[in-house]
Amino acid sequence: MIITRIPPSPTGKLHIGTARTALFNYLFAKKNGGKMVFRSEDTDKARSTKESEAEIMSGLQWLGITWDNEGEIVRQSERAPIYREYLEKIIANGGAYVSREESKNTPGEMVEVVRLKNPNKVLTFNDLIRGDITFDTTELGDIVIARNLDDALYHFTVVVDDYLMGVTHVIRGEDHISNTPRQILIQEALGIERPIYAHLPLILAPDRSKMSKRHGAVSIESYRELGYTKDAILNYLALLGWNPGTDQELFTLAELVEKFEVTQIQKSGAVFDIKKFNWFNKEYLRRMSAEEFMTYLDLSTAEGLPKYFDITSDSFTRLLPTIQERISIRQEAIDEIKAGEYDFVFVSPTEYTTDMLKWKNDPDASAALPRLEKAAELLKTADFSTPDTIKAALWGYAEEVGKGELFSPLRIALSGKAQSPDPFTIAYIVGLEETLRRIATACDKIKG
RNA sequence: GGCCCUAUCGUCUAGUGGUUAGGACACAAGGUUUUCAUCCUUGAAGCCGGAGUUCGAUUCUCCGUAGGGUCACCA
Repeated sequence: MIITRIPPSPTGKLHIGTARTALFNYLFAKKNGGKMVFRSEDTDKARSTKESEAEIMSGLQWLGITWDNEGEIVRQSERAPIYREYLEKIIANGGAYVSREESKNTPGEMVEVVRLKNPNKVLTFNDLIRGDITFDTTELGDIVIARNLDDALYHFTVVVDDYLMGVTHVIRGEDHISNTPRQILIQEALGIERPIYAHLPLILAPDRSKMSKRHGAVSIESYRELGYTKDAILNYLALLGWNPGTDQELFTLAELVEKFEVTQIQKSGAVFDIKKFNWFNKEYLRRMSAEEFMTYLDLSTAEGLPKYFDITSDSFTRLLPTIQERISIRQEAIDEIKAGEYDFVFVSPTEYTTDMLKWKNDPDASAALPRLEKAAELLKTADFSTPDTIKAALWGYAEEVGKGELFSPLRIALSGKAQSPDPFTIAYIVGLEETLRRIATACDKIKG
């Protein structure tokens, strides 16, 4: 049985890189009928927090990346007795020794740390993604594996836990390649079987360095807050460093499990491209039903919207499809609303100039006047149930006089802007009465 | 700096000892459209460099170069 693991260090929010590593471990395990176990690597008491652990776990669950621990998850902070047992064992068999020396953390103080007895040899391990990797462990020295018998350090706990949890495949970031020989040395000293390794390429910032806070948003939570859906996140992350070998780009989690192959994992780092990420999110947004999109947008939690922007109104509900086809992420909708893009829904436009109402050879917009009046006439008996039925009511007349001749001034009259959704959509959103009122206002404007 | 990893359009990538080196995002142009957005079409854009092997290298080897990772009593 294949067992992979996701062992985050609970020292912050769920990092995008951690999420991707978890995803790959999940995909590999599920694809092969195996399991993935979760382990909280909280041996650093100074930096680890319970809040962070909870956030990481809930973030992973939100994404749909689940683990298969029997019962509680494993916390290294609760396993000191186990590590002590193995420390005693490794010391007893000569693989490590207690060294009395000056503390590095508190200079001046003498402490007894446990150091691995380095056999100083050339060691080769196989990586599923990169092939054989060779190191000379001499340069590592006798690494410290525990501060004392009750305080084991990372390399030691990882080896012991992976062994005890039955981990068969260690799939982690490329930044762990150099840790691997140390851990193998510990395994050998303990007489533990070596797991199979696979080191994933790193997610890079646009400057090609390792993604970090200074590059902006790095937590899954921050992307979630901006309105990236879990489907888009999963999909984009999977394709950063992996490909299906086909032209398919859109995948559900289940499809990813089905198509996943380690052999298709890239060797080199992948730059995180927010533009492509946005494209994925937009694809998922446009696939939502009206109800799903309304739930997704949920502007009731958005701050700073203009007071007249009534999200409980019917007109707002009618506006939703227009927003849905335009945005990539929820935050864009909020920003656009704040910028007044959709003010026409609630505010009768009055600020526009007569000049804007004219179309081509119509110096003073006088030609627009009869057209608007005729449009108002037609609209009075139009079917307002959809933008299309409104369009149908005006179409014949528009073709007669020229579409631009009618629709351009009409759109300005309804939106007050040079750029806006089409007049049928606006008329549908604001309703017959308000539509006629706005046309009348425009006519008055032309008359002076 | 030592050690390790990596190298196809700007980005994510497919691919082959002989291909018009393919797709996607982004970008540009044109079309549809009253405008914006959408949509459709088209275009520009790439095999890091040098040797070697070979009839022939983007592909194989070596050397450079570049980028990245890592060098804790953190994980």
